[in-house]
Amino acid sequence: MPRPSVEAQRRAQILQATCEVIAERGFRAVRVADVADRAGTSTGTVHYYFDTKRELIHAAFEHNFAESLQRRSAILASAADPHQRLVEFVDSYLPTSQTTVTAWRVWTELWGEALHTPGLQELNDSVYGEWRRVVAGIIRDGQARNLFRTGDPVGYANALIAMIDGLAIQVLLGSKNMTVARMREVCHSYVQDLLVVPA
Amino acid sequence: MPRPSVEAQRRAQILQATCEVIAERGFRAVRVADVADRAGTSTGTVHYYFDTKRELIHAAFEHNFAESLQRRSAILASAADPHQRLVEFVDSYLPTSQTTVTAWRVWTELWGEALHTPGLQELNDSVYGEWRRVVAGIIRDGQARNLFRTGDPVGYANALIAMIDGLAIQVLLGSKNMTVARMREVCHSYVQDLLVVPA
Amino acid sequence: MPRPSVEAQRRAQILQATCEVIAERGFRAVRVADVADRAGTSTGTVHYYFDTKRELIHAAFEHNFAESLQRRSAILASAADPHQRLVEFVDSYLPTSQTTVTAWRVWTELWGEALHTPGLQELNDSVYGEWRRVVAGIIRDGQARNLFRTGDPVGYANALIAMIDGLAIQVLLGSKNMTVARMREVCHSYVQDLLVVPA
Amino acid sequence: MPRPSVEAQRRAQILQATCEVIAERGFRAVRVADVADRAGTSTGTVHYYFDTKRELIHAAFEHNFAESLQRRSAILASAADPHQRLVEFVDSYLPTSQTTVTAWRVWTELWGEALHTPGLQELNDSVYGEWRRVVAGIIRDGQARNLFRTGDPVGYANALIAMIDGLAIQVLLGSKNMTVARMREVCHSYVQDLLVVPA
DNA sequence: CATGAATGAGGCTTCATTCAT
DNA sequence: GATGAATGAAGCCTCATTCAT
Repeated sequence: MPRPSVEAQRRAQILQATCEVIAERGFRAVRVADVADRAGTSTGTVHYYFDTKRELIHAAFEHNFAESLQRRSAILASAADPHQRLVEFVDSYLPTSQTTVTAWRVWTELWGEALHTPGLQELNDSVYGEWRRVVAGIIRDGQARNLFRTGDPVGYANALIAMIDGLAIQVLLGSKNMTVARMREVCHSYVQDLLVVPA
Repeated sequence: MPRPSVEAQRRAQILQATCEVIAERGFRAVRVADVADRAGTSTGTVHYYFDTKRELIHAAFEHNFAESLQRRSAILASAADPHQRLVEFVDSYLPTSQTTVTAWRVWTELWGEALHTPGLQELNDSVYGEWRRVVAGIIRDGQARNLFRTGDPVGYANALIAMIDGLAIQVLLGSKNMTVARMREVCHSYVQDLLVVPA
Repeated sequence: MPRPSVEAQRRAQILQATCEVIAERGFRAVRVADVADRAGTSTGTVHYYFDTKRELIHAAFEHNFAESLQRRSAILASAADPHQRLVEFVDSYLPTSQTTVTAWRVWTELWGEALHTPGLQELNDSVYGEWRRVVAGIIRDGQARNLFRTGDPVGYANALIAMIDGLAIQVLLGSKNMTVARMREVCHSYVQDLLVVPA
Repeated sequence: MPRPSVEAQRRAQILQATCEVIAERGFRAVRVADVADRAGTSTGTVHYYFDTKRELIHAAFEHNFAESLQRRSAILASAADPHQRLVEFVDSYLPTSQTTVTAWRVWTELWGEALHTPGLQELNDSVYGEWRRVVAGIIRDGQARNLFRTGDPVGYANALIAMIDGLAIQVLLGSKNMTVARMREVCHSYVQDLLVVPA
């Protein structure tokens, strides 16, 4: 008797394991056997769910994004004022918790791989399109309420998102000069400067 | 009679080839044989100069940075006004020429690898320290001349550099929404906002 | 369903092949590929059972000893008189059959390797301890029955065993002056001299 | 101006280095580069004197034997009584000094290699022929003086030499049960038993 | 005579993938 | 559905040998 739920669970379990192994060992060092070990199963089973390693990795990247988005759903659906929401959005990307760090690491690994994999480039583009829409939406909302100064909301969004990515990289690499605290300061300053009357 | 210059040349030749191959095939797909082919020698020769592949890659990353810095030496030594120099600095990082694109690709590959290699983290940190110093210096200079508004110059530098990194990633990944032109706009806007009286 | 017996069989099969190849090609010339060919499998399979070549070789040496000991089990368990058993023991080491020659060759290769491998030294020591015990036991038995003359049984055992090794080397090397027949004579003479009343 | 003595010196120097490296690293681990390092020269120079590695190794084995024989010349030419000379001969083979240990190690490595190299088998055979002649001569001399009991002198020589080889192997392998002291005892006992009237 | 940079064939080892159970 | 033994292609690295200087 086929039990679809079992399959779905197994799939998620394997993808989660894959993300963890990518974050720990690094993309290039991931072996199917590692994933199997981490997921508590066998290489045979991994290949039962994913034909090739490439497919597995790709699915893991998508999984990483989906989980990431879901963790922000509360913020995105919030009714708080735009400034507050923007700050919360930024803070949710600070690599503080283990979960966030893992997600960032996976994402960083993706960039290197995506340079040579059109499929991953599309994934990246759609994800960033999503984020850009969300952030630009919040800014536009703030401008409508006369909270934020004028200027291209999409340009501001691009700047903020890029800044977060660039800073996160340095934090992830354990830079002695770029800590989570400094990352927060830099981002908050940028958001602050968007206000019509800085607090 | 040993000719030291030959050795140094050969080394540089191999490192250049390594950077090119990393940029083309991606870090994880680099084979020593590829490097040898590109450099016009044999795998034996590559290993004559670099004991292991890891050592080769690490040296290539350092080479990539050294070359990158040298290409900016003119800007850094320039006597132009701070605003002008900051714009030139930003523009020099736009992934337009083949050389710049290659350097960016190598750098992007480094991030993924550095997550798991302390030696590369140190390299990254020292390089970003250098850039931070340079940019903060320019900003401080502009503030002294009353061109730039007040505020922590290091914070501004961190924001600008991170923004460049984050935007470059998206451009390199061939994002349909983030082109070189948009990247330039976003960066220039940020620099513009630093001016006391925006042009 | 895993079949443990299959694994054990495969292991023994590979070890047997390894001993044969060592005896034929010599220790230093053994290639994992040779072993695989001889065992009728692939190099991948050899490495599935033995992580490294060193481990494989070591296990082969142990295998060689275990098999060797088992071939003497009848003699060791025999109830014949001590003189008879000692002669049989000596004769069992004459490099006459293919099996014995192979075992001797493997053992000779081990000596060279063991000079630089503590693990093999321990193996050698435990094996010779075993032989010394057995031979000394037979001699002590003979002395108790007044067949053999007095004197340190362990000393006699050491002399006899060393003599067998030294002679076997010369025979194995195809010496024109040391044939199996002469080896037998020399050993039998020594045993003869142990008798209270030489026959 | 060619200086033959320089060449001869260099040759000896390289051969000595080769023996030392064989004794230290083991035959299979010897690299031409190691020999060059030890001899304080370059691989190019080693190959200037020896066309191939095989030739180098073979010459080193011969060198090892020649040196070994020369160290015994005093004993062989001695006018002492046969018993005394036999004991001295045995003692000269006890692996006590560094020089003797090195020579034994090289010799042990030779056995393994000679199994598969006819040229080395011939070398071994001629060397053992020499030793057999010497020892048998001493024994025959002792018998003529009524010191040693009757019996085939060549047989006794073979037994003694083989015993020395077999015991030396165990000592070299660092056996806990076979020390230099025990080796001496065993050999001396055998020689003692050759006397007509044991002391 | 001597050097050591360069070569490239060859061997060990890894690991994604398959398939019989 | 799941397993893991088996495979073999592929890659890193070693090292004897050559040759221009």
